Amino acid sequence: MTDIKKPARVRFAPSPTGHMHLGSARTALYDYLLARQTGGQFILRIEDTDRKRYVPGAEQELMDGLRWLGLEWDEGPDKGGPYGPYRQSERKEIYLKYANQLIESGHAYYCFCTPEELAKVREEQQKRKEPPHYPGTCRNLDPAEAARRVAAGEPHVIRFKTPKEGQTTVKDLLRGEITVDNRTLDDYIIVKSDGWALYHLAAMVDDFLMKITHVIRGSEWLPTLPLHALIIRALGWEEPEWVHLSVFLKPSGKGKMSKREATDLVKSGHSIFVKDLQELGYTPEGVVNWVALMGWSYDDHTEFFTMEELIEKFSLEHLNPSPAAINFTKLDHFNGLHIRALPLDELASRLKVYFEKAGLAADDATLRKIAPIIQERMVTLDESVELAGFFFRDTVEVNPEELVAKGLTPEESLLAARRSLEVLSSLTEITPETAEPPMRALVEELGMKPGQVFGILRVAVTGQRVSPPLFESMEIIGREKVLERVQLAIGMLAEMVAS
RNA sequence: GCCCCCAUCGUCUAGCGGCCCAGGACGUGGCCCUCUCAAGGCCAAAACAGGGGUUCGAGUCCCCUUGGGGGCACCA
Repeated sequence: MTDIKKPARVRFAPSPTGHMHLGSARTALYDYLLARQTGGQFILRIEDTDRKRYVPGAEQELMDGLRWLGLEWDEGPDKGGPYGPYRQSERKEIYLKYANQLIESGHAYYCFCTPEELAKVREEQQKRKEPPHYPGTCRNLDPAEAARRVAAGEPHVIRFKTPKEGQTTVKDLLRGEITVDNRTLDDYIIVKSDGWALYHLAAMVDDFLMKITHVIRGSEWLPTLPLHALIIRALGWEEPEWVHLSVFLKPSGKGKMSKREATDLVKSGHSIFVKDLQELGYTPEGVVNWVALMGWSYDDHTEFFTMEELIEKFSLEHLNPSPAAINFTKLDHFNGLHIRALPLDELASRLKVYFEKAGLAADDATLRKIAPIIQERMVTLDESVELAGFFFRDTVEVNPEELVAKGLTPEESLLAARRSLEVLSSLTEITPETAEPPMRALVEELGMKPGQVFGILRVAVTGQRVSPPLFESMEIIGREKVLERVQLAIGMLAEMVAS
């Protein structure tokens, strides 16, 4: 273990093809933590060489998601940096330059096979139960002849000339050395017929030129890791440290989540998309804490982490290589924890948007008063609306039946309400301090249970069976409205008794 | 089919040869607190996939089996 770590340059390199999901969020988080911890740089690079898959708006959503999570980058497409451009679609010529270098050094070659021909070959290979692979038709074409055909404008791609003999060994930080027989590797295409480089080339070139020290990416890249190492070596460069993160499995643990499953999930109040999580009332603190612990751990008992603590304590050594099932129940737990850890002013201001979305005009002063009494009652921020929406409504809707307390008759409930009104109206101000003692005395006098009498008032004043603490709520609602609502409830009860 | 990776409670995990008849957390069950709901406190049930080695000693190292996951595109 080295105590003094060299500044790491790490990159988060998503392709703008859809919504940012948890897997990306975790990769970006680890990138960020490593960069901040070592005093290095966190770089955002957009891998958009495939124009067909480009989704407008995806890049913006990516950046919004990262910022929401608190992962601000040092270099990126929107802010530049010394190694730009940071969008691969703006680096086409750079990749071509290195592809040509590979051709000149004999590590790559032009291939004129058409997709149709290759599809046919693949089909036959499948039939013979062989692994699909490039048959090598153009591998040994005379380079001069190939160059002539290219110059003549014949459609072509560029393939990497993978050695047929020997083995390649690469070191992954979590798994140690990984060795494969080169014959199991294919002559992968590195430049398409439209002139755009593929990931295998583009990412390697960029990582080198951008001086990336650690490549943290998903384990779906493990099978092509030897290829990447071969390309880097053929270019005469040093490999970065390789860190392949395990994949996330669906909650059942049975495989990756499909697109369909991911979409359906939202209906249950959960989602694997960062954008949804935000709308569902999750906090970035909660999401970060949760996601950090899926594949990484600090010790045998610490689980609550702020971003600052993660920066301090994160270590690549404690990464776990095995796949992890997503556990949303645990996200709920962490979110609750972080909501409770929020300063009240902060909580209050974050709540506002959820009330507004529900059409409620939530003023800052009231919000600030509500915050402390609902803080420990929420799993997600949006729950504040159903819990405390009544604070912002002029009237409450009361179900008369709910005014009858459990174990009491309507007559008894009516009596309790009337006597309560007497007590409450005798006060010049209703607060927990002024109202609770006389109300408890009343409960005793009536020979009822606190839950019964307070329950009647709760429904009368809030319209809900479940609410924040009664007297605290009354104080916020204010004496006038409280008396008015209790009066209304008495009317309802009286009507019930009469009929 | 071929290649690669992984394997501790239901789930996330601690464990890097003796400190482990395996610790924490979520969830679950029970109790306490209590004006509802929460929060909080206490307690409980719950795991080293199987088989061979190596070693004085294996959850920890090696091999095999089994299981799971990922990959095999002119996607990333």
